[in-house]
Amino acid sequence: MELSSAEQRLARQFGDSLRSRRKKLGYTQDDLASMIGANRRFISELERGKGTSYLGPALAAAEALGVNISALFEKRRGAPSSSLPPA
Amino acid sequence: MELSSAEQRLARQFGDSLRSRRKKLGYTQDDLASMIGANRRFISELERGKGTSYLGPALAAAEALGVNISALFEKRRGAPSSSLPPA
DNA sequence: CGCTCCTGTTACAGATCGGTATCATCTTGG
DNA sequence: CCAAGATGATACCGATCTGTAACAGGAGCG
Repeated sequence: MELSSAEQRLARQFGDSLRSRRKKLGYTQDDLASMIGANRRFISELERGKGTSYLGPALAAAEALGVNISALFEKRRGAPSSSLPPA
Repeated sequence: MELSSAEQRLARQFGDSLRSRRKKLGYTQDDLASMIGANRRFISELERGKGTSYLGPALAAAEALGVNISALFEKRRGAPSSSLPPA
């Protein structure tokens, strides 16, 4: 997969946030990994901004750290950021 | 990949939200796909809750619909939801 | 009824993922 | 200084992903 720069940026953002939140809570990568039934390698790559990590486990990791995923799409408002509507 | 039920739940949640948001904005799957340089098939599977979709493009799709990804981890507070700290 | 748009699904193909195990590096503390 | 813990990186491997192209069905409309 060739990820676009936007995708890489978002993945890095996600990873950075995940890491700082994990550290704030005092967990190691191994801790978080076993909390969601994943391997430490997965967490390591996720935190380092790998954009091709699988979505489900990534969201599970975030949720395990107390992030409310369902709140993601709640009536927050913001202008579409990437392209303009193709139509 | 064998996804846990939590991972599947989160992926479905993500997909459902993405879809309703897309429709609200009046885009087709093709529209969204081309906005982020992905294939329509990817969007279709993502919306249907495929948890093994790639993280980067998934986040890009959300962002393209106006979701503020970086806000995900902002000082929101909530108790860790899955397991207890392994230690 | 006939047409068009939107969406789900499949086959093919090469490219890549994650689990496991292992080693190197860096930091921290006694 | 040295030991222990945490993290990054790698090889191996089968399983799986995505892009592409194609077809099928449902919805809406004149």
